[in-house]
Amino acid sequence: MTDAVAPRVRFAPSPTGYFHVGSARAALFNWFFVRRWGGTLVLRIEDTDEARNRPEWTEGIISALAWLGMAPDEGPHFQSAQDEAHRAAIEALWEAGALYACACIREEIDARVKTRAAAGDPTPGYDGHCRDLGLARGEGRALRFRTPDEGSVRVDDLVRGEVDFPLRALEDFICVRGDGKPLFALANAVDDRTMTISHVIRGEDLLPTTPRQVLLWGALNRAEGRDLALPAYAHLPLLVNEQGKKLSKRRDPVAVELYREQGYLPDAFRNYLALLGWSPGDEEILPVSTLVERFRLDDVQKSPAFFDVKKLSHFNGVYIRALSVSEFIDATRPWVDPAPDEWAPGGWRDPDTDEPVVSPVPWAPARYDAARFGEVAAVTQERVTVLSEVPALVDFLFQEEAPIDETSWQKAIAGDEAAPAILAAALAAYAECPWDKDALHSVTLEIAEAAGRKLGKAQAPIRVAVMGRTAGLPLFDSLAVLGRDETRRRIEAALARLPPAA
RNA sequence: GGCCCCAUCGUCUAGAGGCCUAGGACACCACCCUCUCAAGGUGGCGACACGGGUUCGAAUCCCGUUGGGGCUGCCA
Repeated sequence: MTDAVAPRVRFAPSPTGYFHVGSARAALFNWFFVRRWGGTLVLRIEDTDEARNRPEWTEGIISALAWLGMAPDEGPHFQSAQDEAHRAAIEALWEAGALYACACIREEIDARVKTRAAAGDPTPGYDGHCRDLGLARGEGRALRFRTPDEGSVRVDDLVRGEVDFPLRALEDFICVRGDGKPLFALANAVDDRTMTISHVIRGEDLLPTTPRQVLLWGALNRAEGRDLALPAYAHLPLLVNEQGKKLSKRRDPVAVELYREQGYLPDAFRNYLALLGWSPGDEEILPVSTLVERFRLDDVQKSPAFFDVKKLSHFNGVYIRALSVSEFIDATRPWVDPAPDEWAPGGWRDPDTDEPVVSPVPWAPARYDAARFGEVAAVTQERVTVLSEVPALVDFLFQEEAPIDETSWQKAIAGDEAAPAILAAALAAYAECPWDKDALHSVTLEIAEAAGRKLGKAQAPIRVAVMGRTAGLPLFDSLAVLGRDETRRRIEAALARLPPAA
């Protein structure tokens, strides 16, 4: 911690793809840190790589942060808008002799590395070929940083402690591209300077680049005749997949948007993310205020963490059940009754199959009845782990016919010789009995006893005939809401579908 | 290959020398509850990578080995 000065931290993603859960975790720890100690979270969009940036990715970052309740205090600032500062820094560095122009191309460098290796010199990377050639700057010539050959750079990391990087293994890295555009190492350092960033909290994958930034920072101080304090660094453990490899956009489900579509609650998602590489202590599911209160960078884990969707889902179920029924109804609306002018699932497609990840609402919008949904909301709420599971549980209420699942039909009706008799008995009994949950329960219990089986077994054919599946909402609550006429009509339809008794 | 990081149940972690016959959570298994499915309850399975030190005493400190990972781009 910088003494008595409120920290300024930045979250600095590059808009080159969907918002990654690893980025979300980095953002969260930055957010925790400033909420805990007071300070400012700056959002900086690192968009210097024009070829890979797209405006919609920036939109995605901003909306995902807002969804997770961790909107920045400042920004977004765009790195591309810092052009002037970058140019000034390049000039200063050039004047100070910290940079030199390099005319080498990749193939030449690789060839020299190969030759060197064959001669028994394992030093990798650029060999300093142009370092003392005194080449002029010019189109196509990159600018390299003159790294010292001796000694080492020490990074004092808030989570990892002191890490030493020997300079002899650090090549003269490129700061400025042949077209004059600054590269990550430079732009990042310059922006941290102009934005007076006090703490850099980011993924461990950036740890190896830190010595370059430390070197650059010192060179900039000398070139500009200033003495800006280096930010404190904190490198967070990586998020990995089942194989222990860094989460990749290509093969792992890493897009935060994907989780939102499936109906993970932002609070649950955020709570789960907090536990990846950090622990609040005895309990895991805690209000965000408690998480903030307990958060300490020193307690952050050093080893990588596996992103476990099963545990996330468990958390989500707990959060869903903790909602009041009306909160649950509100939260579920985009999945059952999407409004055209509001966020709704369905925009996300599987990159491999191009299929929507969340199926469209299975009923005609006009058939949806909010009041009816309200009546089954409480029993639905207890049964889902993600909100996108809701439609399949309540579809029988809003479909014209019972949405019969074939496997269920085979198992509970076609494959059960007592099914026709039970259905017939139910059809008769349901014509007369009072239409409420308790009456339906006792009437059906009588049918079961007459058939000589337990209620659990006897209700199955009725459930499938009316609701379509062997598993689902409690039968009698469901029938009560569906209504006598529709229930009986569906039982009749099921009976009619059965082949005539032999 | 070079540089760097990491190492407690399958997974996320608690543990900052004695409180540890290592605690919790997820997952898994069994039982209970029960109109299905869930939820819930109870119980169970299950780990300090290995080898050396240091110490009266080590999961905790040091060294080594092994294993895993990251970086090594005119991407970030």
